[in-house]
Amino acid sequence: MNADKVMKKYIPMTETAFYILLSLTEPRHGYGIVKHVEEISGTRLHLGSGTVYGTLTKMQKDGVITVFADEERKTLYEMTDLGKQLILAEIGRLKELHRNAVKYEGDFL
Amino acid sequence: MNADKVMKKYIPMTETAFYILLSLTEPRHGYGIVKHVEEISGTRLHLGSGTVYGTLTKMQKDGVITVFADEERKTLYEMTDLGKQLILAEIGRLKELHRNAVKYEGDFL
DNA sequence: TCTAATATGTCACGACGTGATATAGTCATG
DNA sequence: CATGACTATATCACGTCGTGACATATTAGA
Repeated sequence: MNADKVMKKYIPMTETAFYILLSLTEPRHGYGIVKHVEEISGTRLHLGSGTVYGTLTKMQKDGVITVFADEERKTLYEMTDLGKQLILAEIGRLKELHRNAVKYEGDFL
Repeated sequence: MNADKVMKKYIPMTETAFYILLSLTEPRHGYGIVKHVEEISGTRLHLGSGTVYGTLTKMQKDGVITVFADEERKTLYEMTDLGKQLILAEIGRLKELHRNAVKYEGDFL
């Protein structure tokens, strides 16, 4: 899948997909991602198995991530260059949301 | 609908729902929201009519917004106290995402 | 008069996250 | 050695959501 199509398909992405990608700063496997997301979200988020493995399979097909190593009972994934491009674009969108959130926050207090 | 259920149902919310709520710092009607969202998103976002009117109807049913005035060809909405509570909670979630985005951003450059 | 903008509404479609269910290996405790 | 907790992956049906197309009507300007 080409870069433009990937961007259109994945942006905006859900917080689930975002945290999965954000976990791949280093190679990780599905279950490791679940634990890592729990950690960086302050236990607020727990990803269901369907969510994690479904998303990983989809992202691999689209060239966002790739298999880093296939150990006997673990499949380690890492990000592709396209994946890095994608998450940087998503971070840009989040910054816009954050900017507007802070700007209008006072109106709701 | 009680506060707990509303929070569970609406958080996390999509950027579309977020910008619709954020537009109701003052009473607005559907079409006015579309224009306002285009403005604060730097024309990045354009909401389809199905999205806006569908979301407004749903939010009204759940007590997140209420009809402020029903002019002949415009229906103006405003936020309820529950709606304000909701968007403040969502802003809190966005701040967490933003914090993590900035924290890990460097790893993808 | 014709076109663009304003304004609302409905519907089918595809995509997504979720939780249940299933399977299986590992490891410590009693 | 058995039992339960944790690690690890996979699939499936379900409900929800945003979207864009289509429809309709009013108003303002060229």
